[in-house]
Amino acid sequence: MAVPSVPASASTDLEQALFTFVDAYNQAWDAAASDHGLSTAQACVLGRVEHRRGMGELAEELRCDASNITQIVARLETRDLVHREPHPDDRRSRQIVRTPDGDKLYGDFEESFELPRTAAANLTAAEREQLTALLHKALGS
Amino acid sequence: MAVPSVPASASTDLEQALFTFVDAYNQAWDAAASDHGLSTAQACVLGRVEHRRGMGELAEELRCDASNITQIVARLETRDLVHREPHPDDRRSRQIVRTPDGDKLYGDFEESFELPRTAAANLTAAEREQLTALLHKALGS
DNA sequence: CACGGTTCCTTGAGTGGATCAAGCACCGAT
DNA sequence: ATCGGTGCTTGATCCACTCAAGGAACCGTG
Repeated sequence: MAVPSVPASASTDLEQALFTFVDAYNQAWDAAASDHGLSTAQACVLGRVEHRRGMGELAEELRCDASNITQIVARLETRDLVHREPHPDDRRSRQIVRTPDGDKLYGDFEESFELPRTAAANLTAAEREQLTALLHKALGS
Repeated sequence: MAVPSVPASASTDLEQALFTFVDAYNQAWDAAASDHGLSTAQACVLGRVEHRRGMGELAEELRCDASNITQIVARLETRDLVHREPHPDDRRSRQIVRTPDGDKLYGDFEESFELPRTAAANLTAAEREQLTALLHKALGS
């Protein structure tokens, strides 16, 4: 599942289209992750530690409890995808970095997550700009 | 978390915008669900049983194992949001329907899932049509 | 310096979601 | 009547997520 979804009875064409797109995006992400032996959450974390990051920082970005991050990072660490090192200035804090294995795996993962690139390729340059603008406007941003 | 996500380093403006939108959508869905005491998956199933449905049908739609549906429906049933009844013609099969409580709760949930309506309201009629068309084209559909 | 409040992370317990392997009841066709 | 396939359930196992509690380190104050 791993996919939010709107009842088949979704009202307007736009709402249907939004749902369909979001569903496709989520599904593509999950598929790419599991093709590389990652859970959704693991791929998510792995993607965010390209540069050295603090755990708390991650928890905030991903809107979840710090203990959740601890756990996910621990699993990534047992597979040597990620490395936890002490913060130089603050010994409470620990920093996460991808290992070379992690870099490689994440690179492969990203490559197989084709949906955004395919979507872009299906549009002309003008349409891409238009879509970008409409999405921002839709969110009120 | 419950949110797929692209590294902060997402490449093009369009990819960023797509990600941001999907993230907002997912987040809004989860928030609406948890405001009503539902998990993402529960809201998802509850939304799909407005009319009597078979379990297998649901499993297929939601792309997950049948045993997963069994489990989720069981939890919904203990809260009297859903009711499992025998299929009239095939005694292996069971059909799920929302109870009145389930209807009410799902109605409230949907009402509080404002993102799609807000998004539509932020656009003119012409823009809504344009966005719908662009999303379809992006997915190649 | 010592204290006390705060921050950062971890641990442990508990709930749900997801998948897989087995199994039972039933259907349908031979 | 039997036998393969279907539809659902159970049990086991793993992971994500949350909450409560706690230890270690930081930082300001007196």
